[in-house]
Amino acid sequence: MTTRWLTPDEQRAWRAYIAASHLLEDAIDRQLQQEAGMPHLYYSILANLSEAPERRLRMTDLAERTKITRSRLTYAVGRLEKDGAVRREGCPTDRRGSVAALTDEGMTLLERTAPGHVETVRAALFDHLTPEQVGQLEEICAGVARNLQGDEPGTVAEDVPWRRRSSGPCTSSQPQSWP
Amino acid sequence: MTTRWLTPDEQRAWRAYIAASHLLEDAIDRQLQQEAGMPHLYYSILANLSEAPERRLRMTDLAERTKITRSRLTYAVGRLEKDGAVRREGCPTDRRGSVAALTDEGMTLLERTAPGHVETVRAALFDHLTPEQVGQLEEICAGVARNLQGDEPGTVAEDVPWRRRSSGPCTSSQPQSWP
DNA sequence: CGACATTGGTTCAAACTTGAAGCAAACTTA
DNA sequence: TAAGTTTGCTTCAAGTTTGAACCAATGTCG
Repeated sequence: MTTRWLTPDEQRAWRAYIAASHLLEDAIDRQLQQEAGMPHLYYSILANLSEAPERRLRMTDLAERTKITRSRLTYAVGRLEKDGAVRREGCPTDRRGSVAALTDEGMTLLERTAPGHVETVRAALFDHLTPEQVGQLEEICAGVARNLQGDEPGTVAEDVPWRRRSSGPCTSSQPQSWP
Repeated sequence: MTTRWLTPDEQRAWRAYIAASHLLEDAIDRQLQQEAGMPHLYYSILANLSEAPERRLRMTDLAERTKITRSRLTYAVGRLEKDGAVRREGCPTDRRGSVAALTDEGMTLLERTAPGHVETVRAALFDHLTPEQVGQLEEICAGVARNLQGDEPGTVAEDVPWRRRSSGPCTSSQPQSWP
């Protein structure tokens, strides 16, 4: 079977993508490392937790949302726990499971760090994109993600104890979801 | 100064991008690791070398093309050298410098590996993109890269010894540049 | 109930990445 | 041309990631 090589257009797009993604991740990691002492992934973990009901998430759940392996997450949460930003709790309904909970300290760290992070994301990406391009990017990426992450149906959120409706006090003018 | 948070559109695009880039890199790394025993970055290094005149590139040059740090490159080339895919040579015109040269063995590895890699890139990305989207992606990424990597003017290729015009025998129906 | 496969997480060693030093060969300039 | 700076690359330690076990708690059947 003869290989279908990339067309020149695809080739250019692919190269540009590789370059951009490397540069982007680097820029963001650097900024976050300096101002928050943690890489992008760790920030994402905090951000994801902050949005979850009760600011708690099962490990596997968290791994799925951040698109990383469970083992990578175990390490990351271990580090964040050492930093006091996250606390591990046993899951009451499944004794195998464990739940990562964002501490107040972690929430504070997130709040303190978010502005600088958004600023970087803007400067690196969105400030140079037209609204149409934002839409195009979202469309493209959503398609890729859908295609790649097996097409499991979305897990329905059950009303387990640590996942009650309540949502906590939504302080001041912060965004409801963190970049 | 009040932070300009991301708009809902931007937020969605950003999340989608993060997810897609994680999934994409994972898929490609996994495939390459299995079939070539090396991660994507290492493949890219070989690909870049294969396109260079004489299949040789100064370390810094190579680092710039692949968008990685010199220290990361040093390690990577060290590994590739151990594998026999690359050989390090001293630079005749600058005794500080060293030149990475793709060996025949490395070239063979690349040729053997490329088809599976392209196939993965296609399956993961391009097969789900319209031609317009390919163009959009390229445009967006090129913009980001341009914006991020300082705006140094392109280095002019000098005619140093190991960079003579010649281009070598271009075997068969292989692409001139590797995905 | 009692095998057996599955799921949720962690652990471990090996590989990789980071960023700060370090070293030596250019380059600059007084 | 000696002193001081920059450039090219490597080294080193600390941190992170990977993937293959591994362990314990569920689930599933017969």
